Formats: sequence, structure tokens, C-alpha cells
Amino acid sequence: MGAMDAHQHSTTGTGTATADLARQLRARGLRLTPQREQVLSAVRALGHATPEQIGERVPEVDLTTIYRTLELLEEIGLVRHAHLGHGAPSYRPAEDDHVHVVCHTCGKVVDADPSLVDAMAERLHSERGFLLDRSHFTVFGRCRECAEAE
Amino acid sequence: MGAMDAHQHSTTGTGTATADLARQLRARGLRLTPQREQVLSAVRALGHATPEQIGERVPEVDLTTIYRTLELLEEIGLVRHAHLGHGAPSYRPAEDDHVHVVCHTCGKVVDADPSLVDAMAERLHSERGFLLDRSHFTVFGRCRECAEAE
DNA sequence: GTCGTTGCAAAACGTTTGCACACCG
DNA sequence: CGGTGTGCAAACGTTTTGCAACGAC
Repeated sequence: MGAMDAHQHSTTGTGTATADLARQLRARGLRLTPQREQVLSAVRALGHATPEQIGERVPEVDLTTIYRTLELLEEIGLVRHAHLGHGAPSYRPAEDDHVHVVCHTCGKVVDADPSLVDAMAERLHSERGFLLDRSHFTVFGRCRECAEAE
Repeated sequence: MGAMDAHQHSTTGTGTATADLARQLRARGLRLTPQREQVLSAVRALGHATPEQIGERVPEVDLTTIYRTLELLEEIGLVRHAHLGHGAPSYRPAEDDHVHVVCHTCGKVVDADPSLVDAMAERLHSERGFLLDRSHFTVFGRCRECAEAE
């Protein structure tokens, strides 16, 4: 089991996940390996995952390789990461474009619409010429439940 | 050298930094120690600092104590921390209320006005009852200089 | 004198590096 | 076959923990 995961993320329009990967790698003179397919597949299946969680799902791939692969996949533009707390970063498919909202008290993570930061992005751009990276972005605070429980 | 730092942060209105600290500690049955005064003093003097940088400024205090003290000072509400990059967190006096804007490319950190996030805070609150913590907040992206250099 | 607090040593945690072998193209 | 990619082991930077001694109140 394991060879047949058919996540139909409509990435670049044409082609499956692996085809995207192969294309991007070839364009840079890099190689398509089973490990790279497996790690990308795991990220797509998990949605949000730390390097360690990915390692648990693909035990046959060494953790070192997972770190190196995630870095590569991020350069290629197939995955992204964000820091959702004090621990390890969380990786996800690049197509999942959203802003993370994390409760300091209960640790719950909610995905919010990227448009949430549009006003801020606009202001940073016009006032400072700063281009905000919406994906690498976490908002902390207290969720309704935790606020009420206090 | 060292004993005379007179940072007149108008904290709770009355009293000096140490008086604030002593009051807050006593209210919880905790003790005012030289180490706690020194660490708070260092944070106020440095403005932004990692635990290690604080340790360099107050070498007679053990790093372990610095970690424990920063945690305590944050609970008490006298300091705050934010994550400005992949490394160690940065601590600052609680009175310094601002939002951090960090360039991914050159690493430069700019302090922005807290009102920058007001629209987002308002929306999160009305739509989800979420109370945003403005101080623990970092915005990543690319600054004008780095964007132009590309 | 009590009990909160400290320093030291060691462990834990997440990540990176060096190197010989494996295998994609 | 050549050079990229992998696994293993070890180093690394940061933070936490356990414990005996210390000192604020």
C-alpha cells in the first residue's frame, strides 16, 4: 500500500503532482527520486505537517532527507512553511493559500482567508514599498472559547 | 559601571522599573532578586534582545536563570517576546508596543505602528470573536531595497 | 528557618553538516 | 559512467530539566 494516492490538486493546470515535480526538477538539472515523490505526497496528504510528522508517515525516508527535500520543494515552489508555535515549522502544499490564526491558550490553529491581510499588505506596500509574504504568516491571540473561559 | 541605568519608562504610572517589579513579585508571593533586576534592566537597555544577547550583557547571571526569568517577567507583564526569524526569540519591554516587519532576504527588522493591524484585528474579532495579540506578531516579506535589487 | 531561587550538569529538541555509498539519467 | 542524492553518525544551537546549595523575607 502507499503507491496509489491520487490527490487531484490542480496545480499548474496540467499534469499530476508527480508530473509537476518531474518537470520542475528537470528544468534545474535535478533528479526525480522515490524519496522526493514520497515526501511531496506526504505533504499533500497531511495538509499541515512538521518534518517529524512527515517522517512518521514515510519511515523509509531518512529525516535528513526530509529536511533537504522540504527545502528543495519550497525553492521549487511546491510547498510552503509557516511557524505556528514555538516548535517545528509546519509545511503544506503551495496551493493551500491561507493565513494561520493560532490561539496562544489552547493552541488551536484556524485557517483564515488570505484577504484578511489585504489592507495591511496594501498599506505596507504603498507606505514602504514592502511586499508582504502572505503565506509565511501567523497571527496569534486568544480564540473565543478561551477568552470566554476566563 | 552598570548600576546606574535610569530608563524612565512610565510603566504603571507610579514608580521606577524596580518598584514595578517588586510590587508585581510581592503580589504573587515571589521574591525580588538581583538576577531579576539585572535581567529586566538588560531588556530595557537593549530594547530588542535574544536570551543569549541578554546573557552577554549580564554574564554573572546563568543562562538558565535568564530563560526562567524572562518567562516570569512575561507572565508578570513586564516584557514581551516575538519571533523575528528562524533563530532565538527577541524580548523587549512590554511598553514598546509595535508590530515587527522583517525582510526575508536581507533580514532587516522594522518596527511598524500597531495600528497597521487594526483592520485585521477588528475583522477577526467581529467574525470569530478572536482577540489578536498585536505584540506577538511578525510580518514577513521583502523590503523595497531587496525587491528592487531583483 | 522556610521555601523560593539559583547555578551547574546533563538531557532534550530541532536542525545541519561531512562523508562514503547508492542510483538516476 | 558521472555526478546528484541518500543514509548514517556526529555536531550544532537553543531550550528544558533535575538536583543540591543559596539566600530573600
